Amino acid sequence: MSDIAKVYSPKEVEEKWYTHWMTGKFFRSVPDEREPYTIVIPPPNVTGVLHMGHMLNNTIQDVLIRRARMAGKNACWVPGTDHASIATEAKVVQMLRERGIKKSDLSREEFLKYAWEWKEKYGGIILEQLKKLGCSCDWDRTRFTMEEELSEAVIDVFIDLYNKGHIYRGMRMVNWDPAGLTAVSDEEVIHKEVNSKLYYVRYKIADSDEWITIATVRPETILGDTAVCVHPDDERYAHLKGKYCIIPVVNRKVPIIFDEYIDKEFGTGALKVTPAHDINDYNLGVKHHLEVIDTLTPDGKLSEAAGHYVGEDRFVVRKKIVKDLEALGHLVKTEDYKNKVGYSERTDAVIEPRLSLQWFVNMPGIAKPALDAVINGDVKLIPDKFINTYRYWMENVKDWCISRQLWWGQRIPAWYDKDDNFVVAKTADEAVKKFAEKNIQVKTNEIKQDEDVLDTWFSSWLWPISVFDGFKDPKNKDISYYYPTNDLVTAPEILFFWVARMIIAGCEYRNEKPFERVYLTGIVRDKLGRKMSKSLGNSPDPLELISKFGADGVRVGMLLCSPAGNDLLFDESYCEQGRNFSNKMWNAFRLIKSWNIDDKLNQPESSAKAVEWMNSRLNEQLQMIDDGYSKLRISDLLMTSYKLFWDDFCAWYLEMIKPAFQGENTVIDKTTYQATIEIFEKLLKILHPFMPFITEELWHEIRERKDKECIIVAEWPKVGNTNQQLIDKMELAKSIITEVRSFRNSKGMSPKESLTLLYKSGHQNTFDATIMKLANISEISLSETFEKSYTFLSGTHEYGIPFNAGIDSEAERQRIEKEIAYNKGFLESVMKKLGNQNFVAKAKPEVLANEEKKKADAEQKISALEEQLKMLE
RNA sequence: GGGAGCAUAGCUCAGCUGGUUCAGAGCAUCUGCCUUACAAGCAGAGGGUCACAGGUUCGAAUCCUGUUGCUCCCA
Repeated sequence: MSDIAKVYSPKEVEEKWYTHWMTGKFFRSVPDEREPYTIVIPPPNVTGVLHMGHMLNNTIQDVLIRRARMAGKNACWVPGTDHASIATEAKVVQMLRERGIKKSDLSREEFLKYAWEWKEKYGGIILEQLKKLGCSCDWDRTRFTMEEELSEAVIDVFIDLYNKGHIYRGMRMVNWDPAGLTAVSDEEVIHKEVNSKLYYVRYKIADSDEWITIATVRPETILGDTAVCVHPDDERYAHLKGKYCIIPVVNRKVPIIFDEYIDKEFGTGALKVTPAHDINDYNLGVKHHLEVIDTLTPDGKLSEAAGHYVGEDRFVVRKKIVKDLEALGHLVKTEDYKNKVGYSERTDAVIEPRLSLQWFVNMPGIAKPALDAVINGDVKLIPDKFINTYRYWMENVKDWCISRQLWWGQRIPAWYDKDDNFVVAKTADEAVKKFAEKNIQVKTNEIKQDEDVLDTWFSSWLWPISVFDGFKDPKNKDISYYYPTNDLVTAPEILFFWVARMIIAGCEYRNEKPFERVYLTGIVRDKLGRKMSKSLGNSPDPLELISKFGADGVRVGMLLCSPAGNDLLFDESYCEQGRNFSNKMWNAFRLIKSWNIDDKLNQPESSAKAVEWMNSRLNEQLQMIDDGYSKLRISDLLMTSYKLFWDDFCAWYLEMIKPAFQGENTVIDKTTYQATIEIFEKLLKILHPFMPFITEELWHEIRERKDKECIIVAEWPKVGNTNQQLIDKMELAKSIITEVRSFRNSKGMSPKESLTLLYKSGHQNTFDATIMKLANISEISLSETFEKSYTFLSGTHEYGIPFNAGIDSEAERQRIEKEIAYNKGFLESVMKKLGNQNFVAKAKPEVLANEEKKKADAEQKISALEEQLKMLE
């Protein structure tokens, strides 16, 4: 035994087996006659590095894929990354800056060359990290949303939706990211509550000595005001009908308008109207034909149109203008105020509502089938509490702004002539033809393509179809075989960003859902419940965790604390528990490996019983585990597997069959040894999806195998027969063993000191050998009375341990009396039920019978205990 | 402001259509053990008015109503 290390060290094992699986093409899937089981990875951002969310998410996917592969399915897990327009552009700009190059000095083509260079160099990091975690993706299928085929799909879909009338171009108020210099969709805006100030500013009424006071949190937009609005029923302002007021600083004369949109209670009941910089003001502007003055530049500075503070940042101007207003006598007062401000999901810049010309998808026009798919259960959301959220969003879905003022992404296939007429076409040549159809004669060099690219999610929503080339070739072998996929594992945060849109795309382009089930994981938080984030620095480095606890340990750790749909409060101690479990497995193996088979030995009856019991127990638990998979109760079934191995197999079974130690010469009979190996192998299989590395290692250590005979492709165990009676008998035996051990413990006796066990009647002797071995009992015998004994009940049966060293009879009396009192109390509650005519009349027969049994048991126990009490006298 | 969810042991959670001795698991804690597989371990033990207040019922952690606290989503 000395040649096997006492402690399991995962590092070499993990590298060895991952390489072996890769070279042996064990992750590879090609269509065949088997049933497919398919997962497409939620493509991580190409600029990303592995964080705890990925760890959780991908561990779950790998567990499902590995289990399916073993269960005989053709398991296919498609990996890849998305091109993340904004994030990648930021990275590339940074890289250029380090080389002393400005983006503005580059042409689009030059910039894209650098972008690809960056992607080739750094873009694959996260996928390499997934390998460290043990992910069994079919790497030959790795896709990237910007690669040629996938880009073509995006362009084709754009053109198709445009032709169907689902895509349009329009001037709208959009969410402008002044840091990213692009529009973003509603879903990419995060609203946060912030402490602001509410400024009360008075405007002079034109041709009068009167003032009107408005309240605003954004005084810097005053320069763009083109009206002041009050409620038509507001008596305070009724006399101002038809009047004008003067905007301070700029001294612009603007009308006072009346609209029921106004909340009389808010502020002063008078609202400054800035149509260029607020969506509600914009709507008012449209209704009342107000002038629109855009006082901001794309990067959030004051524009020429503002006339003042030109070129200064909006937040700097906010402070300055307040001072200036005060100096001019316009500032009435300032109040503290809490409001919600939108931030860019990508750059964290404060979003600026901005009027601009963008491309949109008319979502209500195409969302209906996708809503139905979830409502009627064709696509299942797990946990199902998300159905409501999904329904609400889909029923109120808004148009999707898909154009981005960036270069890294699929360029919008729209072409413009010099008069801003446009057509949508794949190439310039086709565009020319389309223009011709509109009776506009142009040459290819007279038109230019839209400068903008499409939202990254406009690529990702096609992912389950495009990874199988389902657009290019809708009837190809792969898409026909793998689509619809089975499970999607993702975070609830992107239910709308991504999941809902994928279902829409699936319904639109395949007339079929993209996946059967969506498993929504929780958000990984720290111990204090805070979301893990870079800025808080509260996220452990996943790779460090892996090197500390082993990939298997970390996987177990992640899953131990991850109930479906609930957030998980991560703590390293869970990984420690996972590592400890690996070590437990390792040592169980060491024990088995230390035995020598002796062909001449007969199997002891006790070992035969132990094997039968363990197999029963295994089958019983395996059934629960299979059930757990069907319901995606991952955390639960991990715990079931964990206890099956640690408690049943190690703590009980191995102790039951363990031969007496004889150094190098410890021997065991062949029958028991082989049975044990088989059980061990089954347990390894059950644990493989969670702990792929150590199980593969032990699988090969425990028995000689050929290169291809790996546990990763071993057959998932089938549920066999369970001998329930035997399990029940073992439970009784266990309780006796525990009682004896506890007795020894309380008396401070050494486990080495053997004892005699007496019983009166009804004792089950099936596991006597086990009781003798594990409780160190030298003799189990029938006895009429228990004199000078410690007594206890197992079930309703009485046992005694002769104990000559002097029983503390007073303590014993108290213990037994306490037990009698408990049982009497219990009996009383049962009798109360049985005495209740309502209960007897209304309760179900089996419930009634049960109460009768409880009564009989309690009575029997009480009489046994009372007899024991007498023995003490 | 609108909607959803959660509240069970020190921590993280399980408890399906009310009814077994139903109040559970893992971790942590405490006590005793270096018992030749494993101290990353073994044996044993303690620990909860199931958030609070009502109600329905023969019977409620479980169903209903309200209160409080927390979380998330949407505007």
